[in-house]
Parts: sequence; structure tokens; C-alpha cells
Amino acid sequence: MKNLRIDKNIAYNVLEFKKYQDRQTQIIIKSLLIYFSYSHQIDLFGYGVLDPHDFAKKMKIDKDSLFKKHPDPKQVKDTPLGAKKLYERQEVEGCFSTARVWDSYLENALYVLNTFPLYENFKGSTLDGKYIGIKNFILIREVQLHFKKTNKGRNTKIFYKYKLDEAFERNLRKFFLQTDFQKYLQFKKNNTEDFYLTVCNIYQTYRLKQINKYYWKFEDLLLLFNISSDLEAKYQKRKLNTIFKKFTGELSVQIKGLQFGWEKGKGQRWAYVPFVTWDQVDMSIVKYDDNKVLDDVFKKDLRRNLLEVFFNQNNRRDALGFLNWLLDNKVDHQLKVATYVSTYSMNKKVYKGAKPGTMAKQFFIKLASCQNEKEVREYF
DNA sequence: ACTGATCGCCTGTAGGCTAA
DNA sequence: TTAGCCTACAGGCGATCAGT
Repeated sequence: MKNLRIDKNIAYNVLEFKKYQDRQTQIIIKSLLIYFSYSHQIDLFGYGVLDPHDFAKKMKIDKDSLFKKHPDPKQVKDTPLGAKKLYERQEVEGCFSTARVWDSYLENALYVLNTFPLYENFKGSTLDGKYIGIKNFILIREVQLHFKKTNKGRNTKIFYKYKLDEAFERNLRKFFLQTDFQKYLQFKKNNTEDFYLTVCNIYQTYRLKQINKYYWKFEDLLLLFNISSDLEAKYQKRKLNTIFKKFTGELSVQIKGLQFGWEKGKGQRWAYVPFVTWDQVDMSIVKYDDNKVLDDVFKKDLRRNLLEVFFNQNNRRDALGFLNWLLDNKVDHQLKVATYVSTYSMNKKVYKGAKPGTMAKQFFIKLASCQNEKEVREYF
């Protein structure tokens, strides 16, 4: 799993996540969003299933810390009933009822994600004046807790299902940031994953504009790395330098010529304005990379949409059935072409100038000529 | 077989000191 | 101020053992 596409909002708003209670909760929330993006990308049969054990393993989180009881769950804080009544109800009705208190670290994180929107400030102007505003966006719409008895009724296995917000899902398709999942996990170990996302975001956004330098505010970086504001400035700078050093070492392959440095601000005695630069990238390479990624996105999108159609026609979701259905051009041909065309139109920015209907027909003819699953995978 | 608890090792980090 | 070196300490992780 090399390339992971995530919603750019996550990178633009890394500092926003700091408002979510404690560090552990922030880690879980961010990991959930990454995990959702990851699942959305790879899982053809993805219904938004969250198995806590798999989640912990993939995201390298200690599973005990997920099930541990949160000292100050948001649901308890929010209730007008008071904590005592809330827990009494759970006691009476059982924890597998609507009276359940979502008070483990994981469930609290899910609760927070579902009830606590991110905000974005914006400004604009009209003919006769200016305005500023705040808008919110939420990332998941719905969370369900599923439970079933296992081990002859002795244990209860739980897992969750979630529904992503439409806008979030759309962003995963169109407005995304490319990251390296392994690198993300690696930086998470040192609590520098936020900065990793930020750097990726800056690089990918600015290189398109042919800009190869970006300045930060010193204070913002301190906040990002949880560096105490009481510390003497030179020590703060030293900490930042050790982090910079690590990043240049780790990312020299991905970002050619990556370098961090300091400049003097206006009238400052010492250099305290941090910046990052990288080698200017040839635009033709950028375009080629982008097209490759977008083509990949389109195909995944198409696969997902075709699967929906297959499900609606046959009311089952088995992989083999789907494959056979795909390869047989006699079945639902019109539907398949229509699906191709509608998926295409959602991605049309990339493919403008071509005729989707013709492309669709050619696509399915070539698909039908595949001999086995391996060939299908290579082509599609 | 599966789960939970504990222990100790290892790694990464903070912070002090010094030389340049 | 910066860079390098050193030490003390905390948190993460795997190994091991005990209980169901």
C-alpha cells in the first residue's frame, strides 16, 4: 500500500484536530479518517465496516488503548441528564441497547467525529462590501454498532459500520492528497504525522503553481509539534531543526531537493522564519503523474459503480458472480455502458474531448476478451 | 484456542553541558 | 546561536504466563 489518497481538508485543517480532547483521541480520530480513506480506496465490497482489531493492526495502534474507558467522554459531557442517570439507564437497559454509553476511547472518537464538525473561516467580497463567514463540514454521517454472539454465546463480537459524508467521499475522488501510508505510520511514531501531511499538501499544491518555496509562521509550527511556548526561542528552534533534519532524510526520494531553512523577518536580529523549498518540477511530469492517478481513480470509481449495478440487478455481492457478470457482454450491456458514461461524466475534467459512449463500448469489448481474473486486474 | 495481565528491553526524547 | 555529546527517563512493543 504505497499511495494513499486522503481528503485535502484533513491536511488543511491539521491544527483543527487539536481541539478534540486529548492526544490519544486525536490520534484515533485521525487514524480513523486515514483508515476510512484507505478502505474506501482498496475495498471493492466496502460497506464502511470498521473492525476494531483490524483497525488497530493496520494503523499500528495498541488495541487495548482503543477499548480502554475514556476519562471524559463527549457523550457524557453533552448529556443534559447528567452522567449518573446516563449510566443508570445503561445499567437497566444493557450496553447493547440504545442506552449504550459510547465511552471507550474508540467509541468516544466515533461519537466525536459524528457530532463535532470541523470549521473553516472564509472571506469574500460583493459589489458594495466585504463579508466573512464560517462553514462547517462533517466527515461521517452515521455510525452503527453491530454485535453478534460467538463462541456458543459466551462472547459478543462487536464491529461498526459507518457512512461517510457525501462531500467527504467526493473529495476522496476529486480533491485529494497523495500520501505514502507507510511513511505516515512511521511519522506517527514520532508524533510528526501532522507535519507530514502538511508538507505533502504544500508540495502537491504549490508545485502545480510552479512555486517551490513556502514560509511558515514560527508559532504555528510550535503548535503543530506541541513545543512548549515557555521554552527559550533557541531551544524551540533546535527542536524544529532536529525534526527538519529527519524529514529531509526521510523524504529526499519523494520530494527532490527538499530542504528546510530559516530567514530573518523584517527588522529581526535572528532568522526565525522557517521555510521549505524543493527542486522545481517539470510540468510535463506533473501532468503525467496526475493523469495516471486520475485514471486510477476513475477505474476504481467505475468498478464501485458497476458493483452497485450488479448488486441491484442480482441482489448478491459475491466476487466471482461479479466477475462473470462483468466479462459477459450479453448481460446488461446497456446498463454497463450507461454506468461507464455517468462515471466518466463525473470525472470528465480529465477526459474532456473524447466520446464516452464509444470509449465505453471499446472498454467492455476489451474487458470481455480477458481470459482470467489476473488479466482483468491488469486491465481494470 | 483465545484473551488478559505483567515484565523487561529498546528506542526516542528532553535537557544539560561544552566547544566553536 | 548552533552543533555535538551525554545521561536519565517514558512509552511502546513483544515475550511470557495465567485464566477461561
